[in-house]
Amino acid sequence: MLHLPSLRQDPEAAKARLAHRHFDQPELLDKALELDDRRKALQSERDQVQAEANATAKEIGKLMGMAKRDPSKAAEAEAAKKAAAEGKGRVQELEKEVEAVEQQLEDVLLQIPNLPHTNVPPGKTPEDNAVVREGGVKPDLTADAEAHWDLAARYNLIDFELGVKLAGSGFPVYIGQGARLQRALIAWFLDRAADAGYVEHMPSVLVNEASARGTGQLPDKEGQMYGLVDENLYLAPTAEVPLTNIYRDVIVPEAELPVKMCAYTSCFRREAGSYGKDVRGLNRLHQFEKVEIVQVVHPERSYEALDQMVAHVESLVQALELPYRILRLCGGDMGFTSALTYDFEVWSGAQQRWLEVSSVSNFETFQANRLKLRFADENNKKQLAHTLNGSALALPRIMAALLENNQLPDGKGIVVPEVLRGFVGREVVGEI
RNA sequence: GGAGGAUUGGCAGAGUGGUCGAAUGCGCCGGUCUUGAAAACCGGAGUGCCGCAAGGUACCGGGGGUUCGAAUCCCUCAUCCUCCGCCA
Repeated sequence: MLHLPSLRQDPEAAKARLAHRHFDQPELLDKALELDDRRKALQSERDQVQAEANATAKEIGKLMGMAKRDPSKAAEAEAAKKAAAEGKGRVQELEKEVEAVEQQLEDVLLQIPNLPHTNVPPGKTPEDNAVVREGGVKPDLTADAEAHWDLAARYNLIDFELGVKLAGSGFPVYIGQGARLQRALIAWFLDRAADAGYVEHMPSVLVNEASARGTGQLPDKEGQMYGLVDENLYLAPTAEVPLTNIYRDVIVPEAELPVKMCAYTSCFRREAGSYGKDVRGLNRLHQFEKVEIVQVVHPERSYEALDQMVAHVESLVQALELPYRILRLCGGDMGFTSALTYDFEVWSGAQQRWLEVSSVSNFETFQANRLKLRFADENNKKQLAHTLNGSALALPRIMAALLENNQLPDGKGIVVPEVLRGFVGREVVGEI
């Protein structure tokens, strides 16, 4: 949610920025400012009427006190009560009006996305994303190289049909060395994050409504989350939700910044939609594993932090020896809450396509405003902090790329990247 | 799941219808004293919103209600504690 006081300084500039993400309702900004003006006026009036009522009540209190000693004052007190009772409805009326306007204002603000950073490339579609960097070497596979779903079946690493039996499509079951490889990736990602100073957390995967609201999953994206029918709880679509919400309604001492956290969790996404080759195998799932990194930082250092996070993720794909590229998302492809996002994609050798494995974003104050996440500066003034997060990394597509790129011909198995061998306990999986 | 008790400022803890945004203690910040520190003493200090300011207003777990007036009474939800039941 945009911070209105900042917006007020230069609404036209804000509109110009929003045009970069092809936001088609710039008039909502004006509407928000108008509603805010109305809110202020109503509140002033409400406060004033309330002040009068409070003063009257105090007077009555005094009279009642006097009446205890001097019964002749009792009648006066009763008269004052009656008079006060008559004027009573006014405060409530105004109060209702204030609440109504506040609600309207929030409804409008919820529809306005974050302002894109000046570095965001123009453009509407994924084709317009800017390739920042490429690295690694695409594997030279033989013509009969298999896609990861065939490899998974051949070596009995992942059973997709079994997942259908247990839960539904998009809930694969990892088995034997496949499960071990998952666990290896999780452990290795967590260790790297810890090395980089992110404090490991194991949060709940179920979150309440306030948390889902805090990071922006509610009210709009309700359909993307699984919810529990009777409990008013949601399955977190990413560890970003529980991690970031740790700082909901918190004033952090400036000295504690930056806050760096990481967590491994299962992630749950409904993403009801298409079927076909784009979502085959591990390409798109309802439940997947992910290690997430989150930072809460001083506003002046958030882009530094973003670069740092990108460098961290890059070091991971490099160490796994996966061909990768880093994209700076264009205005049209960026998430609603982000100011600047970098996506990481790895090359999936047999599918011959790039797969998104990480998204690293700076939200500036957009999340913090909703969360009421602030820090106290040197003058003890409260300011909104900046929040960032990124996947480091999401497992399924990393697994897909590893299986495909590292496959040996003639059914000889999959080569385990060197950094994972200690966790997996072998150099090749799938061999008999 | 059943029965009972609780939720007040950073922490502890008073307050059960009126001058209570809230005693007191600890902790914290500033000062006096001291070579320095401790002790002692003096002073300061919550958050949001409205306002140029003075000031106003709201907040005693959340929401709703009663009342001229609610931390205090009522309803409801959440959380915690004790006991019982169940359970990894």
